[in-house]
Amino acid sequence: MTKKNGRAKYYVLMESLKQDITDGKIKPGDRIPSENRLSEIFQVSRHTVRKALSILENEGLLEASHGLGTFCTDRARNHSSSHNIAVITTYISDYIFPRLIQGMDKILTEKGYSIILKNTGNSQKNEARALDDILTKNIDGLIIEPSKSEIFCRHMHLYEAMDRLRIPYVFIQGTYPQMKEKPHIIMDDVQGSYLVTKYLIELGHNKIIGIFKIDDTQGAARHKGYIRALTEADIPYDPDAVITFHTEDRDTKPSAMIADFITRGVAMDAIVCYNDQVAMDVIKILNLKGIRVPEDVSVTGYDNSLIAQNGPIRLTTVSHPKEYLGEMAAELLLEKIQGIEDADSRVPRVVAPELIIGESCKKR
Amino acid sequence: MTKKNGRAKYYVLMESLKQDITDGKIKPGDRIPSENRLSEIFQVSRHTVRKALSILENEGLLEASHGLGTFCTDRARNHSSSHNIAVITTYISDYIFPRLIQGMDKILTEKGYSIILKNTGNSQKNEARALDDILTKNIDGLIIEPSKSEIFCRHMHLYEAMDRLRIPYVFIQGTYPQMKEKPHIIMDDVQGSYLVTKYLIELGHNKIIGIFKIDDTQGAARHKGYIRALTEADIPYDPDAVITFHTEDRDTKPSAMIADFITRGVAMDAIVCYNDQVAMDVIKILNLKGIRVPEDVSVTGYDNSLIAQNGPIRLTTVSHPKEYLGEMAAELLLEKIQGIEDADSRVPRVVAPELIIGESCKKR
DNA sequence: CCGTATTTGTTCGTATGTATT
DNA sequence: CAATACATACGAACAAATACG
Repeated sequence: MTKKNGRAKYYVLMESLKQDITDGKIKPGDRIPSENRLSEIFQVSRHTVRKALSILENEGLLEASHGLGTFCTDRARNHSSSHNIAVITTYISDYIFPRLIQGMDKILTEKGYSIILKNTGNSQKNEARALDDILTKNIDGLIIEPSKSEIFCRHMHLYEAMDRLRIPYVFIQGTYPQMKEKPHIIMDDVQGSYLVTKYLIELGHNKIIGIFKIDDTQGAARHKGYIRALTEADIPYDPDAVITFHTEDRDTKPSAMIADFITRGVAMDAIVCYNDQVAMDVIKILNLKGIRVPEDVSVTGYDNSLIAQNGPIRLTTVSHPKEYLGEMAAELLLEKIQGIEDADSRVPRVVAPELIIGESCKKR
Repeated sequence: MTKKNGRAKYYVLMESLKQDITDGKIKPGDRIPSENRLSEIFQVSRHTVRKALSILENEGLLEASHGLGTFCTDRARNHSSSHNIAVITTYISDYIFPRLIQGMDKILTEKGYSIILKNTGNSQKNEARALDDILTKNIDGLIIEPSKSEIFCRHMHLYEAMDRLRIPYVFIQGTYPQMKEKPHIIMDDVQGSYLVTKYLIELGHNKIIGIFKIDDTQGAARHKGYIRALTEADIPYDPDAVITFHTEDRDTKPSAMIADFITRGVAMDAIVCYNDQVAMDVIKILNLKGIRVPEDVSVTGYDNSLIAQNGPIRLTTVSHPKEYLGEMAAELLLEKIQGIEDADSRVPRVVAPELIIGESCKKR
């Protein structure tokens, strides 16, 4: 359409307007003279003016509004925005992720964005694969829950590629050791774990077993909160009283170790668990061994999941903001897309946890 | 530039040409009739023809050569696969959807596809919005769980647009009344409901209340299965013993109606519920009124959800294939993308349900 | 190479419709 | 309601590129 014929009247007019825009004589948001006015100024027909304007409109430099006039666009921003946001989580169907995604979806849909969903099964290899794939697509931003976030990230080059392409990204639930300064939304897991542990101490417990995941940020933080509460209460921290596990043995090791503790006669009057799922597994094995919860041993969970509320025993647990966390991550990413600096950000980065008291703990 | 005004002559002409291109009537490389010829055929001025052509030229579907004519570009057919699949569900975080999506994701990721996720909150208006949005994106296919599938679909034009663009789609969980012949993956809900109802009859119950959702395919099918089992056992079907509800009152009406039945002294020895969620609500209100489950009344659920297995009472319910259903939908869609005809399809379309016996029913 | 027919490209004039202020 | 601005539409003319006899 845009032919070389530089002598054409519409072409001259088009070039003249384009020059004014690039020179800044016409600034984004400015209204340009009306079609009739331009046809007077340039001594051409209105049709010729329209032809020139239609080219600039197609190039995205101008925008005509019926009844209002023709305006210079703000194309410096949102240049060819795809309105796609990638979301990479560790799991899809695990108990808190659906609601996390729902929170993001709520905000993003409102603003006209679509979500491209990926999950890694908490494997860094799959995360790298997902990032690789996403880099070939046209996306405006990324929300990512890192896989095994406490392990050194072995695909930094992919994040660097994102930086080079100016694609903003926001971490949720945790960040890699190398990337602690990157924008992220987390809950205060140290505080949450501190709260449950302190609660157990106040109930009179002092032989408190801890079970923590060690390959993600949350596990490390929850471990830290547990230690803080013990230390504060002058209960010596005993590493042998703590069971640690990885993603791979999460379904077997906690139960097996507790069973082992019981046969070895390790003293325990309470167990602080990494999350509700582990807590339920622990309660199951305790019951199997003839130990009652909460009469013989108190058990706490974390995340306030569906299981915590609707299971056979209502768990004492820690609130997880779920939707809210997702919403905040989406809001923060939108800020980044709009180019708002961290200094001017209005999105909170850390959510405070809350103790939720159920029926799985009892005074000693 | 491309305005919505569908009545404009240039717009009609433009759409007509576009359709001929997507339908293959005009193939890449073909010369389309000259401007003068088109203005004769469509009885519009040459100026109007040029306006229509300029849009298609801008979209890259046509290319005009001075003195030669206007040609259909290669790029028109060359629908470079985006490897994006849109998935539209009614909900994201409800109990079965995460696993449905997980099933799809498993198959699609394997084949190098990404999922663009949308949810409608079971509103047709939101579904139309989602489809509208998706049509602007470059997708290879769509898996959709229709919103209020038993209600007449008010946005057929969007599905027709999908057909025109040759984007294959597969329904899951249900289909609209007008689209029963379109490819869809469902479970045999008539059979499932028949199984639970028959089970209750075999336990000696004959005053069996039914609670069904009436705005989706599943609800209608489950209602049908309930009636079939009663009829087969020569128990007269009593419409007054059936409670129906819509999406909007799903959290209130079932409980309220059961409470009303109790105060009115309606005879009941068993309740067949639309799904596990309703069953749990019903059990809650029964307990509140001092009626024990299963001692006084038997209650059945449907879907075999987390709640059914981990709740205070293990529900007697009907299996829901969840992941498997999602996997089949993905497989079927991939077949469609590869252009495999229904006759040669290897993907089963209907999944058989299975009765899962819990502790919420008792012999009379 | 010329001439002619065909086709797209440029330009003007004019009229009417519709959205916004 | 009137004025303004963009949107649609028709008709007409000439220019420039191309194909072909």
